[in-house]
Amino acid sequence: MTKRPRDVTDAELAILQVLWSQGPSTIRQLTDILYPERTAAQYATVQKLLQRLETKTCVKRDRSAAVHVFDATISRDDLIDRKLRTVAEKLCDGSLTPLLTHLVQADRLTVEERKMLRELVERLDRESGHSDSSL
Amino acid sequence: MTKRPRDVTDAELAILQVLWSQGPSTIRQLTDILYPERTAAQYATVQKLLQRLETKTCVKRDRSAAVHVFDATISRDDLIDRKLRTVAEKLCDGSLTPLLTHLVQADRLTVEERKMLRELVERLDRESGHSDSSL
DNA sequence: TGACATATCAGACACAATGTCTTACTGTGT
DNA sequence: ACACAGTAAGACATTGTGTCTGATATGTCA
Repeated sequence: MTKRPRDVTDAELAILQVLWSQGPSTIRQLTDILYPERTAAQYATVQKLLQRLETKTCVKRDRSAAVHVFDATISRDDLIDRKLRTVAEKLCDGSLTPLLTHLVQADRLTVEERKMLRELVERLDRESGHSDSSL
Repeated sequence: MTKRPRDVTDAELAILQVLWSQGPSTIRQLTDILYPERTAAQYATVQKLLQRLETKTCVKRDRSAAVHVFDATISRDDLIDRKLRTVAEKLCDGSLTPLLTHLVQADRLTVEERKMLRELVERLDRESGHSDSSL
């Protein structure tokens, strides 16, 4: 299946951030935003980053037109999920629960956050029985 | 410019795992556990990793005796915290809350995990009035 | 004391990832 | 046919990572 989805690097993430906020874009558009100097070299840099993102299946490329249009195939939430699972894998024997407890304790939760958390838990309890969900 | 505390690598993490479970150890002891073949080269590898961990201030070295004794200065929980904050920094504008909601929603919570979470929340609710003991 | 085992220390090494850039090729419009 | 804006392929320097080699110090014991 998918081979170890190599981690998204910083420069690649910058591309994704733009795609997430702007939607499908051309290399030109991305370059204009990320490297306003707009040199040919920078254009090529964006191109290379997109190419790598493509092989990582983090973006898809629409080749139907002469000018290709790129879009993210992975959402910010997907990436968060991947990162969290990586941390869990390395430090918590693969379980996400320790991360959860850590956050609940470490993140000085405000009253609202705690309320939100409780509502979430209650909703989960009500839905208990399904293991479908999310995304 | 404070050098960003470079991330702990996989091989370094393996060292930390042993230190966490065994407590203060010598290079020899660590090598015996991590590389049972026990070659001189492997001894040196552990030594190098410890040296790097030392510059990252993740372990401290007791040089008082002829044979140095190493111990972790960072706990597993500290590392988890660092990793989570890194993710939050890059993907959530620095806030840990989105990670929390993600974990709660991202399904995959088993019945026990959900139960544990509920208890955690209830405990937080109970404590919310008086002292704010986070730890 | 000298021999020896075992320490530490400094640094070489191959390999891969990353970010950047150069060059060459392709297709479209006038 | 030409210029132009795009794609494509890959060179490049730098750094990180894991491993290993060699030199040197030190403690133990006959």
